[in-house]
Amino acid sequence: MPIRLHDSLTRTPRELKPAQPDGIFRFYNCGPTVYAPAHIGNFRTFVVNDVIRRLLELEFGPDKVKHVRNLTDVDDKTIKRARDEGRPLSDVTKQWTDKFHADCAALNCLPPHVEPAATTHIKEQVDMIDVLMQKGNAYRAADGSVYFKVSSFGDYGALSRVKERELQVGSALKATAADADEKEDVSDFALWKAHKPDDGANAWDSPWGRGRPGWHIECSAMSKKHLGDTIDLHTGGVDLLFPHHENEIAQSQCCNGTTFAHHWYHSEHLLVDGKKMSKSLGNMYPLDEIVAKGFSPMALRYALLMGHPRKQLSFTLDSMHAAESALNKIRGYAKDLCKLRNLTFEETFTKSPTLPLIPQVLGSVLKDFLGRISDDINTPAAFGILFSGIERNWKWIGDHADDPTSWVQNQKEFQTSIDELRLMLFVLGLNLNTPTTLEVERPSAITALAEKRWAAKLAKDFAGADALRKELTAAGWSMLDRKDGYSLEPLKK
RNA sequence: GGCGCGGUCGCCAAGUGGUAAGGCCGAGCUCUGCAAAAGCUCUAUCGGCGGUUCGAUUCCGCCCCGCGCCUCCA
Repeated sequence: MPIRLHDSLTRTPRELKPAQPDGIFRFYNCGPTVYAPAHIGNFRTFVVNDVIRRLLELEFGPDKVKHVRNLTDVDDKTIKRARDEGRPLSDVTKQWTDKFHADCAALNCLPPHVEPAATTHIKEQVDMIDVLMQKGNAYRAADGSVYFKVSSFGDYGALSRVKERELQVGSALKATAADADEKEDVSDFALWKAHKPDDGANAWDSPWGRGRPGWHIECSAMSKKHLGDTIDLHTGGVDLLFPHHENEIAQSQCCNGTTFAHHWYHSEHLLVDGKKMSKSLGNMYPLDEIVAKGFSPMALRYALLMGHPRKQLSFTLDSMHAAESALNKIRGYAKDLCKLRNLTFEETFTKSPTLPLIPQVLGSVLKDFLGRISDDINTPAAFGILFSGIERNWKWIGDHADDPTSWVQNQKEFQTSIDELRLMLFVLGLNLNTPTTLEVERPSAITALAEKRWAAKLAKDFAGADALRKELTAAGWSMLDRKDGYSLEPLKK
């Protein structure tokens, strides 16, 4: 099913397809700056991009998609962090790169095929700057920094529709006045930053003296190296649209003399308490904080996909509760299907399906689902289809509970439902068979209380049992009875 | 000031020129020592005012409110 995706440049939905004759779809996604844990807003973008990646694999084949996502491991923030903590830059970036990888894995994001880092692509960046200098698109300032000359690129501003930055912003630009002193024009941006004392040991040699690359050039250089001069899709969060992506276009097209990206896609922000996350508001949640409140990473993934990726999404703890419950509903359905087919849930849903597995004959639910999600990644609409399908099938199952003969007759249909569900979950990247709660150490006192209550219950001392359950609740634990035993879990906050 | 997005049930959130998916929560029912879990059932006329139309939540205009970008930022 063709994938249509909104293109930020033409501001219209366009079909995705590989432009090169080799049929490889070239996909570049701006990655994180590794100086601190990524927050859930960052992960919204990465999760959405992961869904795009999965859809691309489904459409073109797993070996026909090349997904590159960079790591920004040298910039003001990473350097400051290293300086503040008195350790080498690479130490800091290694720590947070590892953390980022662990979080992505917990969120079931497929790793990109290439994950280039800025510091290991200095030469590529210098080479590009060199070409820009030769072509007259860049100039060296008195302090040794090199700037891109925005006025040399006539198409500048096509993406953001900002004809050159508005000069009347006043306050905002005054803040960077010190930097602007060296530039010929406030709109110009740094390609190479001359070494400053604050940079410490983090400097590389270049034809223009020691220094470090500017932020924008890294993506242009790494994209060129790993995907070539022209790529099929370039993505990132909306805040990168200007100036980052605008600058990338300017650098790459001036350097390479050809179209940089055929398609641009930007996902919107996650809002917490109605506002964008920021340090000053103190509403930047890393994954760990969500997990510490008792929620599963998979529920976070679900919550991040609850809204249309190109619309701001309000995030609250309520949405985590909703996500956890919704996920549970899907899980219950999956388990019922497995029972009907006499399969074990763990084996059937443990792994994401291996592509290609798309059934030749699509069921109507899967067809509708793929139709919605392939139409500009409409995840909320896709969830709607998914749940409507579940409800229909579940009702059928309920209506035929007393009719085992019908089960035997419908084995094929059950299997289709399982296959459909597995494929939908693959696209969404939802793995049902992950821990639903945090692995918390259970204090022995709590275990003792629970055992005591269970004994009281078996002895039909219901008053005593109820009192003991109240004690457990007060201690922050939830004890639920089943026929053959009980479950004991920490309450979610 | 420039550019852009949005206001749909208590919360989150799709969608359509002909009277509104889904999830969560809530209520009722079934089940059940209780509670829970689970399943079933039920719950909206789409920010305001005009206009176009046989008919608008969906198109146009104005207004009100909210958010984002323009500075490092997913």
